[in-house]
Amino acid sequence: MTINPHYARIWQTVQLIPPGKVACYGQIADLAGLPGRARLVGKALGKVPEEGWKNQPVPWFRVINAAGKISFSEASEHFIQQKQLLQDEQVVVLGGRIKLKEFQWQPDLAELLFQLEF
DNA sequence: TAGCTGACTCCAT
DNA sequence: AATGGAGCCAGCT
Repeated sequence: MTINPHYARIWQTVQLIPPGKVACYGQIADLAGLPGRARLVGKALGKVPEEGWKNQPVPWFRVINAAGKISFSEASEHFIQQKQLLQDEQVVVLGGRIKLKEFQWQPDLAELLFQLEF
């Protein structure tokens, strides 16, 4: 199966989210140059290679929805895992919710563009 | 090719 | 804050 070039672009963008911060699907889509494709980001994260991408891990767990919540149902294993990984890096998760005002990644655009060139 | 589906968003209530 | 509905778009069958 061929890798959708959009997926690679999305993974690469997600790798720029610093530890302790989160971004939402739509935000990643925008930064990756794919405005309006938040759902594609979800698809791409579901296909992150086990071994990471370009020898770097893809921190899929730092991506949540625009409501500031984890997008899995609270009962699921995925939810438990994502919550745990976030809390491991000091992100406060209460009832699946994260305070975007406090934890949302706000990248410097110039720096971001520079990094994505490579 | 046509539908279906969803790790989404926005807006009204 | 929670819920429901419409809009959205591309991957997948």
